Amino acid sequence: MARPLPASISEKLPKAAELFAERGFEATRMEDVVEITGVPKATLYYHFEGKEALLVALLSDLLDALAAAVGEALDQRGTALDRLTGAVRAQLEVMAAHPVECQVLLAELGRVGRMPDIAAAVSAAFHEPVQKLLADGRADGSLRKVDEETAASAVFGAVTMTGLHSLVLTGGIDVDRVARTVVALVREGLAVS
Amino acid sequence: MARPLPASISEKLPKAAELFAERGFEATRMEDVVEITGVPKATLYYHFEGKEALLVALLSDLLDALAAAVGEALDQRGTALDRLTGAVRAQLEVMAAHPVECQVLLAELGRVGRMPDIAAAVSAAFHEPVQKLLADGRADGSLRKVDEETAASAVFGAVTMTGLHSLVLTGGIDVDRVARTVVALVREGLAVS
Amino acid sequence: MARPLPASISEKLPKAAELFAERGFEATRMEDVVEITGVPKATLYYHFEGKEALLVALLSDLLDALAAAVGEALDQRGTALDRLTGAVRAQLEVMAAHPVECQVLLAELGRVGRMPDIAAAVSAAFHEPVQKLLADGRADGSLRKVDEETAASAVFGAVTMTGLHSLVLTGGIDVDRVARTVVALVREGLAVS
Amino acid sequence: MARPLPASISEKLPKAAELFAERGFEATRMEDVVEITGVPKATLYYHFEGKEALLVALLSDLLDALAAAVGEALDQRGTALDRLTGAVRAQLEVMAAHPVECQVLLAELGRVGRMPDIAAAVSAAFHEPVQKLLADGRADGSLRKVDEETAASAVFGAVTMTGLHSLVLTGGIDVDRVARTVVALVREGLAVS
DNA sequence: CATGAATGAGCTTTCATTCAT
DNA sequence: CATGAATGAAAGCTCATTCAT
Repeated sequence: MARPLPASISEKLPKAAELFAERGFEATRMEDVVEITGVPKATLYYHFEGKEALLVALLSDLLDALAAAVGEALDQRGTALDRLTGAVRAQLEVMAAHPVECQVLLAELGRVGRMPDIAAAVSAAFHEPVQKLLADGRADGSLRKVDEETAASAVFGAVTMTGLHSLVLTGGIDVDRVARTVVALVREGLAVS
Repeated sequence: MARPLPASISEKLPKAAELFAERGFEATRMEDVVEITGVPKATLYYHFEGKEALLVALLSDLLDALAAAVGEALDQRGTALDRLTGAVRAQLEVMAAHPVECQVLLAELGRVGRMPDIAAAVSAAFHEPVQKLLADGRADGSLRKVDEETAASAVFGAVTMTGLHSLVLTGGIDVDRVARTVVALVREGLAVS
Repeated sequence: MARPLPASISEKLPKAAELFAERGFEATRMEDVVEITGVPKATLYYHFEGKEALLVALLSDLLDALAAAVGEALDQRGTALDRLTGAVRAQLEVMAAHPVECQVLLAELGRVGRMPDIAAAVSAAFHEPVQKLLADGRADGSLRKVDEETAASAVFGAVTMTGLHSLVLTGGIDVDRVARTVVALVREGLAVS
Repeated sequence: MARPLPASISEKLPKAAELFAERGFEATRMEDVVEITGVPKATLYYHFEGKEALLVALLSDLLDALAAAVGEALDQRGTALDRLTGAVRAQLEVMAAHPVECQVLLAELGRVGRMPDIAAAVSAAFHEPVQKLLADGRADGSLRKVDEETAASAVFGAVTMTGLHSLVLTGGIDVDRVARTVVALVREGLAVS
């Protein structure tokens, strides 16, 4: 953990992520990771506490990126509504940039929920900022008054499920296309007028 | 396969679902299922092809209920918008009625995606009807023109994630409370005016 | 055991023998026997004490036939040498008539050796008569003086291995062809003059 | 596979062979092998692909020894008849030196027949050389003209069954005693003059 | 530091057998 | 008598993890 991870290893983690995405985390054996990365098993154990630490490293990278992207969107000027739009796009962009890691995160939702650090990081990277944004929006008059916690989850779900759907079906995310629909939904809903 | 599942066993499946929800499907040992249900291991294997068949049975029940509830919502009179609202509520009601199974479904998203029958059932129970509804709404003028596939995923994500969130934090779902927010989002969005 | 075996079942035993021959006795599951014979599992257990009793029934039939054929050969007139020749042919004829059961007997030699009744029956059907014949032959001057026990085993081995070889390679036994070689070996050996 | 087998393990294989000989290969549990050898189960599986690989290793050793001994007998000078005699003795000597492995080979004849590599090795170690010898003998005038394939099987059967018989009854092989009878049979047959 | 070799601790699954009808 | 349903009792195999070098 506190041990610095050599680039020769960290750069091969995405290979492992592919395995996790394809067959699932549990169904991926350490041996498979050894095979795909070329890093000897005992070396992996020298650098990671166990198999789950691999997942943590993987997801941490993703969540760092997400936190950064969402954070940047929030730092923009504009109404809360505009910044919310930005946050939604930001999440989609991160998903597009880290498709495999995202798939793993969502595919292993149950396990993620049982990993306090990761669960907290997800919350800190998206839910909390968005909740804050919803509060801000109420203040600046750009957003309706809603149950912020529930609404943040709804936005999170809308973004992630559309992203995942696109990922699974097309293998990637056309951010503009997906964002158009999700942003429209989040801003104006589906009802006419 | 074609063997009818005795009620004495099927009625104990929810107990197994609890285990899957608590510790994850992979982390639940057949032995644990034996312990909690009281059904001998060999008897379980007499009725189910393997451990995953337990999951299939569990989720099939859930998805049957979901398909029925959504189907009923769709059969109502009213605009597509109203029926969409009904479908959203229906899904939340099913989640409230089958909290454990729902948690399992979402916690094991990856595995579900690798189970063609279940994946198809999810699609048939929710995505497809909602997509059809979105098309109907465009026709009857009650819904905006959107990319139906993406929008259906967004709605699905919004509902399931809020439901899951509520389930995990409060242990249950207050359908009215959650529906209010989700329906509002889906209908009018979050932007003011 | 003492229960009379219905013809409807006994006539299907050879089907089971085929399975034993193809995949081995241990590798054949009761379920497989059920499948190939069409006799329900519990019915098999009603008529046989267990799986091994099936094998006993099978091999008993074979050994009865062998004892009868060898016995008949021994009852003929002629020198011990001629009768030995007849016994060799008799064994080959029984092998040709019961190819599958013979394969099973030889394939499961180890198990047969651990089944006292069957081992005794093999001895009684072939070894003992042949030993007696060898003694007779010494008396009537048609056979050399040899260690009868060893020689009887040698003859048994020569006959069974050639029969088995033929069975495995050609699927059957051309008794005349095989007998010619084996009888020649047993009578005059391989050395010239 | 390509992993070299440590002497600490290979030297304990004969212990396992004893088990296989006593109770049969199928009836011997991996756990039994662990108990008698003291090698942990997972270590066995680290070195052997499965239970059957143990048998292969065991029999391969035996067949290597047999091939070497028979090969040496064939390399001797002398008529084909003399060399055939030598080959018969060689096989008996190998059986005497590896009594347990031999018993296993013959007890598991069926399984051996279903193991292509081992079946081929048996053929290469004994049948093929002997067949060649029979052809040579016809050329050098020391052996009769016979169906070589059948005769080779007959010789193999005569030797192995006498050896096995001796092994089972006396627990060992008195090579001289047994060879005397078998060689006499193979050379001059049993008929008087 | 890095790693090949070794292993503890289980797990799913199988199957011969039994019993209630 | 015959049998569909149920089960006790393993067994083979796997895999994350450790350790000696």
